[in-house]
Order: sequence, then C-alpha cells, then structure tokens
Amino acid sequence: MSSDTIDRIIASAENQARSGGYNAFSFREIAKEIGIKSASIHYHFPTKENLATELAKRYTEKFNQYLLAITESRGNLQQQLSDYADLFYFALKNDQKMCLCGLFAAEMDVLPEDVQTATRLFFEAQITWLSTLLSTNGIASADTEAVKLLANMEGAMLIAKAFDSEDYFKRAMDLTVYK
Amino acid sequence: MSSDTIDRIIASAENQARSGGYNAFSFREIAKEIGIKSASIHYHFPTKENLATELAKRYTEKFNQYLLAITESRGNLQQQLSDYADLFYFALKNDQKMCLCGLFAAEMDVLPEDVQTATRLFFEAQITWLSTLLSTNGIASADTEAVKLLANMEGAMLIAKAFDSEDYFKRAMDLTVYK
DNA sequence: AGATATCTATCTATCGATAGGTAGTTTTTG
DNA sequence: CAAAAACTACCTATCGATAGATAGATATCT
Repeated sequence: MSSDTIDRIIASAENQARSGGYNAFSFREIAKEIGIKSASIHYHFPTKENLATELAKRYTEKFNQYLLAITESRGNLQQQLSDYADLFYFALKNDQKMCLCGLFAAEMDVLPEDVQTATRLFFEAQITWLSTLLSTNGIASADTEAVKLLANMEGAMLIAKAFDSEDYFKRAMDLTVYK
Repeated sequence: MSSDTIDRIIASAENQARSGGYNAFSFREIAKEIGIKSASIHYHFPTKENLATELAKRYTEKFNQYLLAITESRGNLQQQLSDYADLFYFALKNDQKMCLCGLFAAEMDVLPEDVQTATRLFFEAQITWLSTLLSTNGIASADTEAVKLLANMEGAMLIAKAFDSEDYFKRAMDLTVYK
C-alpha cells in the first residue's frame, strides 16, 4: 500500500533533518506540519532512531536510483561526472539544504547506532559507484579518486550552506582533474 | 584575568559542539563535566546563543593564529598548503572530531543569527588567507581556488567522520593541483 | 564593604515515549 | 453468509527527562 501518511512523515522529517541534523527534527514538529498527532507517528515509526534510519535508507535509495540512471545514460566520463555533481547541486539549489547524510556524517558521534550504519552505507554506495565509473574509464587509483570526488561534493555543499549561496557550490566543485 | 572557569566552559562546550553541533551541547552537560552548576554558566554566558558565538569566535581566532604562523614560516606554496592541511588533519586526529565551524555551517539554518555570523567569519578568514597565499604565488583565480581548497578540507573531514577513520582525510585531500 | 562568582530553587517549554481508547476495515471462523 | 475477532490508523492524556533561563541567597576575595 505504501501509506501516504508515512511518505508525508518522511518528507517532513527529511526537511527538518536536512536543516539542522538529528536533533533538529521532532515527532511533535512533524506532527504539526502534516496535521496529525505525534503519537500517531510512533505508530509508524516506534522510535526516533527507527525514523531517522528509515530516512537515511530512503535518501540513499533515491540517490542510488539517480546513480543507476546516470550509468544507463552511457555518457562519457566527463558527462557522467557532471551529471553526478548536478545531483548534489540540485539537492542544494532546489531545497536550499545540506545533504542529509552529509549532515549526519558530521554529527556521527551523537547518532544512534542504526543511523550511523545507514549513513555509512550512503557513503559506501557513492564511493562504489564513483570508483566503478573511474576504473572502467581507465583512471588509476580509482578508489582514492572516488573518495576525493565525494569529499569535494560534500565540502562544496557545506561551503555553500556557510554562505547561503548555491553559487559557492559551483565555485568549490572541481571536476577538471580528468579532462 | 581571563577566568579559568570561562576557559573550561569553552573547552567543554567546544568538545560537545564538535561532536554533534549546536543542539548537542547543553548548559547542564557542560556544568556536570566541569563540576559547577548550570546557573553559574549563565553568569558568564547569558544565553546559549552568546556562548556558541563566543565558541565560534575563539575557534576562529585560534585558527587565525595558526594561519599567521604558517605565513611567517615563509615556506614555499607547497609547504604552506601542506601545513594548512595539517591544521585540519590534526584537529581531526587529535580530537577525533569535526571542525566546529564546519559542523555549524552544515546546520546553518537552525543557528541563532549571531552564531551564523560568527561561523561565516571563520570561512571568510580561511578564504582570505588561502587566496592571499595563492595569489602571491602567482596562482590564477586565487579566490576560486581558495574556495576549492577550503571545501576540500571540510569535505575530507566530513568523510573521515563518516567512516570514523582519519585515514580517509588523507585520501580525500588533494593538494596536487599546484605541484 | 563591595565586587565577583557560584549556589539553590524553580519556571516554562519541549523532548521521546507509552498507555489506553476508538472508528473503520479486513480477516477468520462457526 | 454473518458474527466474531483482529488489524489499521489514528486519537487523548500523560509520563519522566531535559532544555534554556531567571531570581535571589550565599560564599569568596580584594
């Protein structure tokens, strides 16, 4: 069935979490936003850890789908990397918000264990995809280069948030290495 | 005088804030940690906004002193950039924690105004220093390159936190551009 | 004595979480 | 087929814990 309520809970929670991290979203605030009671959210997500974990999982899944689409587009390396960067750029530009898992990573130490794990899985998926792309295009040290690119994306988003201007993302981004 | 208590409040607050951001440190927790009562902290820092702002200011000041020291070392570009990266690397390795202002930047939207301003000043100081270093060494587009380098540092820290391993910082870091 | 620093005690607001209830739908069973 | 049971998706009400903040008393130090 994939209840509409659950989707709205997730959407609201993601919105809040991407603004200020794990401690910046609450059952009450979500409830108020979508017009139900906070107790009802506990019906769908027993604990906050549970909700945040689901949040990270769905976020990762959504990203993975985009990654798959880029792969299937069969563009050249430069094109695929550009499309990849756009994923982060538009996540920033459209929502004016940080990457959910980027924020979670920054506050890793205070996250419940399941959320930590889900967050790490996001980063692993990114690195795996990038590494595969690079190595199939004959780039040496593909794995390390993948880590660099991912750091570049997250760092660029963070700087853009610091100055509240998505232009900084474009400035901070660097895809010239493989030209 | 520069009260010892104030320093201990700041140290404890920084420790907590660098673990989980603005909402991850509290007057009560700081008080417990340094052995006083939370009301006593309000005597030194009237509000949480005030404390967090002071936190960011001192953090920036400390960083600026290091930057000055690097400048005065009069090493070549490559050496100074390496020393610069070490600032972030050791902040990560020694404390096992994220950059305070990096974390604040990520959650910019939920920060009180003064904290936002203080956070932005950290980034501006970094970019100014980097840009000066690059342009005096004949690098073109020094300002944009400075933004890239800063994003690289913050991104590398974030990735390292994601995997709870400082090795990822070294992997994510890229100073090869100006070789 | 007066300034500085810290205390006790308390307030209001909010947090995640739980207990128990209910209307409506679906499934099971005699 | 219809009654009984169970389930879904919410609700109200409340819990203990914690948040930042304040007033006023007390201690310490010059």
